[in-house]
Amino acid sequence: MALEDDIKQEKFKSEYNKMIVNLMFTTNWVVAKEMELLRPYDLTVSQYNVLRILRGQKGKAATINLIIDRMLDRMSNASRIVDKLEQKALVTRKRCARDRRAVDVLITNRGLDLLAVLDEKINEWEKAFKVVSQEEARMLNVILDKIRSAV
Amino acid sequence: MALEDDIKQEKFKSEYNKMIVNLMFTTNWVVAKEMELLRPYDLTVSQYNVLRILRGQKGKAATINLIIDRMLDRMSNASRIVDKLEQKALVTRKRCARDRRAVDVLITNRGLDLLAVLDEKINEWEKAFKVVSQEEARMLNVILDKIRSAV
DNA sequence: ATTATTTACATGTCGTAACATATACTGTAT
DNA sequence: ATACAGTATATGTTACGACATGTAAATAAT
Repeated sequence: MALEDDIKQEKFKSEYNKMIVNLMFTTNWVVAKEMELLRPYDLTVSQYNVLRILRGQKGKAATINLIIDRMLDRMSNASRIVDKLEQKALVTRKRCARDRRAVDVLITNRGLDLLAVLDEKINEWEKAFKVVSQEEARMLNVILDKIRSAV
Repeated sequence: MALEDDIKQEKFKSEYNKMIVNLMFTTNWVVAKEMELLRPYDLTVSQYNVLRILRGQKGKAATINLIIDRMLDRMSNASRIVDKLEQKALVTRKRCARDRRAVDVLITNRGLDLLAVLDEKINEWEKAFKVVSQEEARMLNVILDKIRSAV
């Protein structure tokens, strides 16, 4: 459905203005779908993203700072997200030997297993995005990168 | 800067996967900029959006339900956002005469004045988006609409 | 060596999102 | 008229995001 119908707005000030509103609206839409998908597994989107960052380390420990660097939403609180994941035994956390200010965060086998299950679910639903062609996805990425190059 | 550098990820599973991550990251980036811009005026992004919806009514009262329908983030709590705006005397709220379950929400002159000031600021910063061409903005809108057509 | 500065993370606080439930009212069926 | 379902909004609760501050350890300066 066109954005105008979705938010019942007749007309936008400009194509740029519509672009911004559309970005917000579509991203909210995607996040809502992801939340719905993760809910049965008692994971928030932030927790899921941190888990994936940890898996990406392939056995190497990650520090909290490394996690913050790679998070999509830099403002949120990595320490507390790791708290939650630790409570669920999806990650371990221990003082780093070399620098005792830092902590080594590692994904557990249980965490990896959960991600494996989720991968399937997420892959399944990401298939729906093929309504967008490969070429369109590429263009969208180029345009989004441009947007962020604006000050 | 390319997304890979921004979040320090070397490679994405697919162009589609990158597209989703890029959507999140770019939207967060835009929202952060907007928050920064609104902060001196003691408005949140949600409050700002609701004010604009009310202005769009051009003198007609809006109900809470109408506001919810038009909000970008449908999950948030329109009643409480209106509370905040009422406290700041930017809107008025009174029981609707015809249907006493409903409330009539109207933007005040003070609210309109504040929006007028903000319009200038927002227009100024939206100029930065002209790094994206008109045609690109149009394409992006088409692609985003397609994404939301996916189930 | 002592102190100051910086870094890495944790924690406290406040506001708000998310969700469930309650309250007040309207419309409808009997 | 009465009871019942449906609707519009408000409110209570819990968790989390945003931000400030605290604590401990490493590094630099004197």
